[in-house]
Amino acid sequence: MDYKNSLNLPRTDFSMQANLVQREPQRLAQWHSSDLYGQLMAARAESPRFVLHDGPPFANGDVHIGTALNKILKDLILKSKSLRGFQTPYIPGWDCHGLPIESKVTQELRAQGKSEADAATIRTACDAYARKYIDLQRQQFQRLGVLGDWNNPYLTLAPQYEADELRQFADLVEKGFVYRGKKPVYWSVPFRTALAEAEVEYADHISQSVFVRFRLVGEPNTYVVVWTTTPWTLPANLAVAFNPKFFYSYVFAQGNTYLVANSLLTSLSEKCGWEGYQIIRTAQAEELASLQYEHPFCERTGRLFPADFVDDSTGTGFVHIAPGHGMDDYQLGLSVGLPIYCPVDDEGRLVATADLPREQQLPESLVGKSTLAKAGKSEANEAVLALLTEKEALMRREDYSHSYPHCWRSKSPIIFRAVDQWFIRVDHTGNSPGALPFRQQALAAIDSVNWIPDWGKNRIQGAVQSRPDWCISRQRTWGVPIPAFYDASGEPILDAGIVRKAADWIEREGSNVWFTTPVEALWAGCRPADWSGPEAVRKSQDTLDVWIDSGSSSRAVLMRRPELRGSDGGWQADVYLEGSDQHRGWFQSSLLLSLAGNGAAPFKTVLTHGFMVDEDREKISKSKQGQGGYQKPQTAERYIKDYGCDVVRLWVASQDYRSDIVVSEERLKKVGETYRLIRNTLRYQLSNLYDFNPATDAVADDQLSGLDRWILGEFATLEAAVAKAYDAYEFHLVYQLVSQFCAVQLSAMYHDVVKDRLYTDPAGSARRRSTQTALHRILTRLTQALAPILAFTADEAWEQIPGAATKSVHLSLWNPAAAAVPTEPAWTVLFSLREQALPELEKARQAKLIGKSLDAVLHFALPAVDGALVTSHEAELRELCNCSAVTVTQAAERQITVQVAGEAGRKKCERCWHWELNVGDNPTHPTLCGRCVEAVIPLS
RNA sequence: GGGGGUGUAGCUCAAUCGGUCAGAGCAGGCUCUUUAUAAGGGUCAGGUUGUGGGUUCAAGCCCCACCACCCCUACCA
Repeated sequence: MDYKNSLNLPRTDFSMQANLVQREPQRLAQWHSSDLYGQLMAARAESPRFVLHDGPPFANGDVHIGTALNKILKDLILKSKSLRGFQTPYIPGWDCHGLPIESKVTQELRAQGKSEADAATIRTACDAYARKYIDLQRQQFQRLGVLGDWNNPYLTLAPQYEADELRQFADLVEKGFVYRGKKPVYWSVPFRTALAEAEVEYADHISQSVFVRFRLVGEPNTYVVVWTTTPWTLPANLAVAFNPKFFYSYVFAQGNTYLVANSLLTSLSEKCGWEGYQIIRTAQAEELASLQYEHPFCERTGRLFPADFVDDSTGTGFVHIAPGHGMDDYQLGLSVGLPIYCPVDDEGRLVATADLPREQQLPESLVGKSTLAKAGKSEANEAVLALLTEKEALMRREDYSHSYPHCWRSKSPIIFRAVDQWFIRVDHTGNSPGALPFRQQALAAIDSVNWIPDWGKNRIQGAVQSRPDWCISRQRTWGVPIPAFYDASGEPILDAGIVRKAADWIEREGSNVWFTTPVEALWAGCRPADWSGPEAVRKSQDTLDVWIDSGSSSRAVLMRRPELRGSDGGWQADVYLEGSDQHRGWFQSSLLLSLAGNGAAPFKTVLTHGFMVDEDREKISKSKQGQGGYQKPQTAERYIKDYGCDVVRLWVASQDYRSDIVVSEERLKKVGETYRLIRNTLRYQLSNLYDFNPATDAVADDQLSGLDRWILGEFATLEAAVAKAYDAYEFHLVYQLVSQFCAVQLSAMYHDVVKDRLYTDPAGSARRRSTQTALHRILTRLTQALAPILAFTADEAWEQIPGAATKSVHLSLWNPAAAAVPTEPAWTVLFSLREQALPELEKARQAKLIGKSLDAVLHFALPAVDGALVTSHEAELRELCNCSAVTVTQAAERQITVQVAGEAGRKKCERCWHWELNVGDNPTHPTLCGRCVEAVIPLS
């Protein structure tokens, strides 16, 4: 007779093979058609809300694996909060404006021969371009299993968003935050336009460098010597900087006295041919700071200022300062109150400006000279050099080769040039008297926010503390227009009322209306009824910095969408979660704008994650693509195609995202192994519940067998730890805890031990039902604990769990155990005995005495303390050791001996493989043990 | 150049206030099983906690210097 059919062998439709790549899209389609997100929102309609506000990715290109990590982390938080009973609305967003799209589109238009396209044409094309990639990325994000309101994302190009952004801007204008100032920008002379950083390329360039002497005021024949590679900026010279940490000396050479840094004296004397120079005396920093000099060819004097950016690698230790022509110069100029003087016009020609009295400015011979370098020379340089020679100020000129910024389109060297810009005043004291300066308010707000990791607070405070005023205008086309005008005298008109009117208009017709409508009509539409200021004759062509776009999302999204309002009516988000680069980016722009416009920080907690690095722990770079580096592109799609989304999600969960995150084939493969471990664990449990109906078969808690009570206690301990890890957003701990539990407590212990009862006990027996009750409870809750991470697999398993309360695991509520359950003392002893017995069994196995442990009988000689606890648990001890029988006797100390079961007069039962004394007692079933006979009789 | 972060077995993570904590899982070697079988069990091996100093009765943990990598920022007059 074939007794195999009488066993309760496992069965399930939950396959061992995951086939994630094929199966996940089917489940996605199912979620989509049943509107799982909508169901979830409805099911939690009365629940407290947990709002995670999405930071908008840039709408360009495929979703990068790093972007996928960010979205998956967000989804882990949302799904875990939802399981715990929160309503978790999620409105994804996209950042749509900005240079990368504009330049891409401009290139495309040029390729089509439309190089002279007007602003509206470019913007329409940019809009289409952004929307194309939003659609693409939306697909790719959804493929990640991220649930959200994908049909109603927020887009920074949406008219309503732009309008809200401008209303926020209007508030800032009204409160006096916004002012007009000058700032040096990269300027392309051939294109007559400001360049963004990304449009600048560095290339080797030979400059005409010069050593120039400035005569000191009140000190005959005494000069300070400066060095510059841009002689054409000398007309803009307003100061000289020195480093207070250096030592300087007065040096007598060739009949004059020169002030020079000691460390550069040797090289300078060689260049200038100073034979037998003499050091007269050293000069102290205080003395230097008191000096004045005469400009070599302009009728003005300048002062010397200390500055720590001055280095002594080249030059003279004194730096020529032109605040209108360099960032360092500009900062120094601002801090000591120099005008931001830039005597260069849009065409790159030297001109006089209104910043200084005309008589102090450049001589007539320089006016109109072009700074544009052709074949290494420029008119302006030549004219300045001639003038320096004439004034006997030029000490030496030499070619100097260095890396210099060039315009990426014209390939010509750019110039640094101060132009008018709009700024937000960070130290604004505001209209409310007695209020702290805005920077202080921001620092206080930062202090009240929960930053994870905690060093995030430090970092953003440092950023806010040291940041200069915020330059918010850009000379770009693809952005939100700054609704400013200019009057007949060229003075700007920026007014909150005007901005609000423009916002209303833009909300109706989109921001292209600003570019397509003639200034007269615009002015007529935006001019407030009670306007008494100057009349506009020209409109602003500037756009807002894109950080104003995304930074306005608290106004345009959090305050705008009712579904994101907190249970208490508040609009602040519970969590923002982005890469740590956003401390200077979105976190800061959001904070500053929300604080200035809405009066509070937009977030309660800010989480940050690190960056993606490759197996060498180096950043994933495009240059490594192909050429012996990465074989495949680093897009999310490529990893999803190779491993399936749940493996990628598990990978995200597996690492401590607070520092760098390693992405490599090896790592993914390892995580794939863990995935299979977990999947097989779930599969084992499901396959042993095929005949279990929790409603009718479940065993009451006090009727559960000791082993089952033990594993439920272990599981409660796990559950408490997992819940704590989720609450702390420490998903890598969830990964470690769950995978180790599956491997150690379940696979190696409980599942292995319990096979015997599940397979061989009568199907409806109390002991088998007890174990099924435990398995069912563990399976249900383990599946829930995994659901945030293995979004697809957990849902697949959930469908197969008998009596599952909801259709999808994501709709279910998880009430994890609150605390760890201590193990009963007897079981502690039983496990320590098992731990000692297993190596003994292994010895017997190595000696070829036994194969499996069921082939053995174990004899335990135990001290009284152990014995007392074990005596009533001999059956459990036998199960734990998976042997055929145990004996327990008294002894002074523990001793465990292994006996081959056959030698103990036992025979192997054909059905359960135990070696028993009563095999063959029943003549009908001569190869079975007594227990199996009992199990078989009702079947026959 | 400046600011922030990270560095513990091949991999991913632990180690409460400095005090039997150098630990787990996986991977790897050996092996058993064929009643989870493209599964499962047992068992063995592995680290001078990035390097070099210092403080302390005691340091993976605190201090200093250095190295590597990551993020931000600035600059090359």
